[in-house]
Amino acid sequence: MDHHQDDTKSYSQSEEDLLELRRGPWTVDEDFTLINYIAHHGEGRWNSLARSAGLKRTGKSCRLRWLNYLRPDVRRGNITLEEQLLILELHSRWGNRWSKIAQHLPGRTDNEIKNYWRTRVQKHAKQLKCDVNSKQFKDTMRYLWMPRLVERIQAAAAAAPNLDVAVALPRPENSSAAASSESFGTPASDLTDCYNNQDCYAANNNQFSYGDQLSLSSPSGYFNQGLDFGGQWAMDGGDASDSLWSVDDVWFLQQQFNTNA
DNA sequence: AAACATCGCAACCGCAACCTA
DNA sequence: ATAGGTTGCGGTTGCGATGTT
Repeated sequence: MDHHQDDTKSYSQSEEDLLELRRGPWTVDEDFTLINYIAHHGEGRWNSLARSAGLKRTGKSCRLRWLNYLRPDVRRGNITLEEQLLILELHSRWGNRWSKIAQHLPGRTDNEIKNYWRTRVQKHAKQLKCDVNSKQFKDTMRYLWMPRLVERIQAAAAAAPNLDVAVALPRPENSSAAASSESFGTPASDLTDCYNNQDCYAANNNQFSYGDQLSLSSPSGYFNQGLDFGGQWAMDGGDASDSLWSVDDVWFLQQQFNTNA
């Protein structure tokens, strides 16, 4: 991390008012100014950058705009099935460590992942009338939602065998390559390196299956018979999460509840 | 058509960790 | 050692878009 403070200064609220610092949505002109300045001078030293570039914004605002929106390698839009699976897996492991999770989804920002979790996952918890942190909901995610995602990814791969469909799964935490972009879009021939995580999944020749723990206990095989996904789970990357839920989830939750009661 | 409700996301805020003079 | 500043993180909010009544 390159910290500099030779030309930095923070502003009090009154100073901000005096300088008429802008807040709220960025304009096209502001975006252009920021992109142009960073192209010539690089990023970092955000407070001085904001002033040097002539932007009436806080350094913090500039940094956020750049990292979450303007950066050329930022990926925006539909979260793919593979990304959803990865988010669920990593969140089950690390909780709300959005930045850490984002490191494993190249181009995705912590903000986007956080928003995905809040708008999609928590919404489903609400619909199922259970707490997102409850054991029941976590079990439902692990034994229903995630297996379904895997199956849908498999199906998508089978439907479009010419496309390389790779599920990027996390390596053990101490892996030095954990955050590298190589874990996405990896050619099928080079997949095995992504699947050596014993507590997670196993894969051979582009086939996915849960590890022992999950494959032995997952009830998804029962549920998935006759499930209708409405043909909307190809590679369109649409709101794939919504169709993962059905009356079976309620049934599963009830079983969980009865078991734990 | 209009009023109201809900959703999704960009941006903000407070705080803690970190850096350096 | 520490004070003053920056950066990064997670939680929260505001608002336009969209859906519903």
